[in-house]
Amino acid sequence: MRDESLPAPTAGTRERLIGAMLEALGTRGFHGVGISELLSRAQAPKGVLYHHFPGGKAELAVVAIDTVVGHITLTLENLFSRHGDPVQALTLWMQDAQTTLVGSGCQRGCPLATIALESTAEDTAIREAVARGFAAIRGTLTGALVASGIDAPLAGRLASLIVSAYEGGLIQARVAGSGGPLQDTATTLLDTLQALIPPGRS
Amino acid sequence: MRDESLPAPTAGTRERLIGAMLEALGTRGFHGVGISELLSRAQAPKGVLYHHFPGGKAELAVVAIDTVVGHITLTLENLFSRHGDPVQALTLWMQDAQTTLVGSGCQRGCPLATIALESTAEDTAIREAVARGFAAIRGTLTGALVASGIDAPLAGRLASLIVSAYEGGLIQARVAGSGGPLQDTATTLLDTLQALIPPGRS
DNA sequence: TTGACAATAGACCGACCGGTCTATAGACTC
DNA sequence: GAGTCTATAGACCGGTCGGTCTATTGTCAA
Repeated sequence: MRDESLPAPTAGTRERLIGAMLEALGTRGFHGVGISELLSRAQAPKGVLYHHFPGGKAELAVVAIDTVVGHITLTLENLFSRHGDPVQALTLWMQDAQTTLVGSGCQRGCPLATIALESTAEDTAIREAVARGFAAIRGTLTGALVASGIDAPLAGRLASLIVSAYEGGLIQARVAGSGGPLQDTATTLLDTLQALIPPGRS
Repeated sequence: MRDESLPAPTAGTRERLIGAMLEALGTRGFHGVGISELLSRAQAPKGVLYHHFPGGKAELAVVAIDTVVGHITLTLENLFSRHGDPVQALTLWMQDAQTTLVGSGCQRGCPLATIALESTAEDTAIREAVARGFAAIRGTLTGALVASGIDAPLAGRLASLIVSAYEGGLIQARVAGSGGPLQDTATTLLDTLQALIPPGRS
C-alpha cells in the first residue's frame, strides 16, 4: 500500500501540502507543527498555501481530514468486498495499521485522533470534519457487519468499539514504542468479534 | 467524586498549576495552551511557575501526568476492592467517565491521550511519563482480572483492550458532541468481558 | 504580441510564544 | 533586628507564530 501522506514530489503543490499536513497530524498534531515547517516539507513558498487554502492552516487541515477519511473508508470497503468474512477483513486492516506504525518507528499514528483531541468546540470546521470522518468510518463498518448477519443495533455498537480499539491501540503503542498494545488490543477484539458472527453466512 | 483537576483556590500554588495543566491537557492539549493562560487560570504570576518547575512547561506536564495517573489507578483499585465482580467495577468506571464527559459539555476528555498523541520521541520525559502511566493502568486492570480467575496472558491483552476502548470511546464522543460512541463502546466491551469471567468466583 | 488569470515566490508584520531576570514579600532561625 | 531561604511578582527578551501583501512567472486564448 502506497504511503498516501507523502506524495511523490511530482504531485501538485496542493496535494503536497495536504500530504505534509497529514504527516504532521499523524506525528505531532495540529498545534505542534508550524506553517513554515509544513511549507518546507511540501517544498512550497508561503504564498501558495493561502492561494490554495484561503482559510489558512485550519482549512488545509479540514481538507486533509476529508482526504484521509476518504482513503480509509475506501480501503475498508475494498477489504470487505474482497473478503466475505468481515473478521478476516478487519484482521488485515489491523495488521496493516500495525505494520505502518512499526515501520515508522512508532512515530506515525492516526491523523484523525490527534486533531480530534486538540480541537475545541470553537474550531467548528475542524470538529465537524473529524466528527463526519469518524461517523463515516463507523458507517462503513456497520454496513459490513450487518451484511454478515449481525443485527443493526449491535453492528452499530460494534463499529464504535472497533474504532475505539483501533485508535486506543495506536495511542498506547506509540507511547510504548512498541506494537504490543495495538497487537493485544486487536487480537482480543477480533477474537470476541469472531464469536459474534453467525456461522455459515460466508 | 471531586473534580481533582480544578483544585479549590485555597490549594497551594503548585497544586493549582498542576490542576490548570490537567484541565488544559484534557480540553486543548499541551501545545494548544500557552503559559500565560495556564498562569491566569491558576491565578499565579510567571516567576512562580519556574520556581516550582524549573524545567518549565514540560516539567509541569510530567508532574501533571504522574498525578493524574496516580488518581486513576487509585480510583480503579478502590472500585475493584469494593466490588468483587470486576465487570461491575469497570461498568462504574466507564459510567463515571461518561458522566464527567457529558457534564463538561463533551469538552474534557482524558489528559493522557492528548499529550500522548502530541508528543514525539524527542520529548523523552513526557513520553516516558505517559508510557509509564498507561502501563500502570494496564497493570492495575490486569491484576484485577487475574484475581477474578482469568489467566494472566489473556488478562494482559484484555487490559490493553479496555484502555483502548476507554480512550477511543472518549475521542469519538468528544468530537461527536455526544456520549453515544463512548456508551456504545463501553456496553459492547463490558458484555464481551462478562462472557469471559469464570463463573462462581465472585 | 498581448491580455488575463492562476500559480509561485518570499519579504514583511504584529502578536504571542516560552523562558530569563531582578525585585520584593513572607516566614522562620539565631 | 539581622540573616536566610522560599515563594511571589511581573518586566522584559529573542524567537517564532499565523497571516498579509506585493511582485513575478507560467500558461493559454485571442
